[in-house]
Amino acid sequence: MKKDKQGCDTQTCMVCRLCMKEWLPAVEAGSQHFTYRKGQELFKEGDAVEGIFFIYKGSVKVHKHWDGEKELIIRFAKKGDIVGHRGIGTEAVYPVTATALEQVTVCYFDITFWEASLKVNHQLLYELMLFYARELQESERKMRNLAHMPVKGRIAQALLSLEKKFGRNENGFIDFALSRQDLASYIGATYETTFRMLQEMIQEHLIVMSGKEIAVADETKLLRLCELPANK
Amino acid sequence: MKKDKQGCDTQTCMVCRLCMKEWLPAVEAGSQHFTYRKGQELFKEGDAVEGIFFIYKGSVKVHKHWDGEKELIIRFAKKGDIVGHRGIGTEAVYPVTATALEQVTVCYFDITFWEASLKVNHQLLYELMLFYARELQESERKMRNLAHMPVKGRIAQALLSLEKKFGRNENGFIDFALSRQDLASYIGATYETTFRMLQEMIQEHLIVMSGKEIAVADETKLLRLCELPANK
DNA sequence: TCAGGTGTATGATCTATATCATAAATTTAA
DNA sequence: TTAAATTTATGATATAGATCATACACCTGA
Repeated sequence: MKKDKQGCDTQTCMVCRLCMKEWLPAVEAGSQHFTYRKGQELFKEGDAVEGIFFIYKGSVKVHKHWDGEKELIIRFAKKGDIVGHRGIGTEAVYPVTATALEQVTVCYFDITFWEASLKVNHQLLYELMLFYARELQESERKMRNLAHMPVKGRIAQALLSLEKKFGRNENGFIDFALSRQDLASYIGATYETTFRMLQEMIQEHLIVMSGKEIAVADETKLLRLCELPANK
Repeated sequence: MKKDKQGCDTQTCMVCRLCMKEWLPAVEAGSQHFTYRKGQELFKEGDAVEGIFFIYKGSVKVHKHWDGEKELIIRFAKKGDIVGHRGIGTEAVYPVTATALEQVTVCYFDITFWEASLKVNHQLLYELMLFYARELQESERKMRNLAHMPVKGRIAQALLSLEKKFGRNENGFIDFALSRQDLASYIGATYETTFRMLQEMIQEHLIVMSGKEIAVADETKLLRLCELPANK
């Protein structure tokens, strides 16, 4: 992690967008900027919560672990997204790890400053509450999928939501490069199973792959997979 | 559902506990009381969100469905708990169903009144935000468990957290009667598998069962199951 | 007091997915 | 520019847990 002295554009992250204009100088004073190399951790499951991060550039994965090696990716965060908010509340430690997937720049707020902001800025607090509510819905939907939807359906679901979040690049591929292993961890399956399912989905013309890149080829059929078990 | 004219004690639920005293008359005016028989739904996945519920008496299950029959119980709520807050935020429909597990009395707030309260009452909003944050942590922990923890571990986890939430009755059993089917839906497994695992756990003296009632017999070993795969 | 639903109990399969093993290809670091 | 490490690729095998089938116990209301 490298400390970065240059300030932010006070436009990208939620704090800047939502707080009253009068609060902006305080935000600038209370924030720090850091950069991380690919693979570096912004914080780790179990670390004491010291602050909250806003992604300013690049993308990170937020993940949990069990029994050493087994990983589950909770979420991918990109420019403008909050990371580290899961640490707020009951416990004083992060329940997740955040790892840079590429070169990442963040805007960081000390937890004390952050909580003070929430006390002062009602609008910010309200937006944050809504954000948590949406995250909760999303999390519970994923939980149900994990429990009942077969792997192929979960992949379909994941690809559709990744496309929605990251958009497409000029060639129509999802504008987000993730490894097969990360996709597997994201849907809660092993690399091998995920790989085989992707192959099947190519055969069935549901998706197109070119190297690391993936494109949705038949949205309707993918959506159907999200609603019904694979067979019929 | 039956409308109930008697007021609440303005003590049980979060709104009453947290709002300023000056706001209490408004709360009383804005709330309604309903009762439900066992099995009745307070609201259903897909229903338009019209209000928020606080359990005043009895317990409910909050559950999601997939492909018709397959159920996943997200959470059990008891006296004092909020239900229906998942509807707030992005979409105008409840993402879950809430069903009474026994005779239930609720304190109900119209969504308009609720949102007005949040705008006015900063402390309430702050507590609600913290509540969402805790729920999110819990949900993501359960999600990881669903992805990586074997059924037996998930049962261990579930029993420990149910014991924590509902306490023990005079005989040492978890003070909450739930059917095996509901336990199965709660941990995201089938009834049969859950049943067999419970039998094994009795053999291993991890738990004790008497009819519907379940008691934790060896907390240490149960905790171990939550940390490591079943074998070693 | 009977009947039909709901929950409990248990055995016999089946199968989706994990695990193990191995190798080529690609990326990263040195 | 080579070596090490990671990622991709694919087959063989194992297994946890689902599915199917059947029966009995026990509420609950008619």
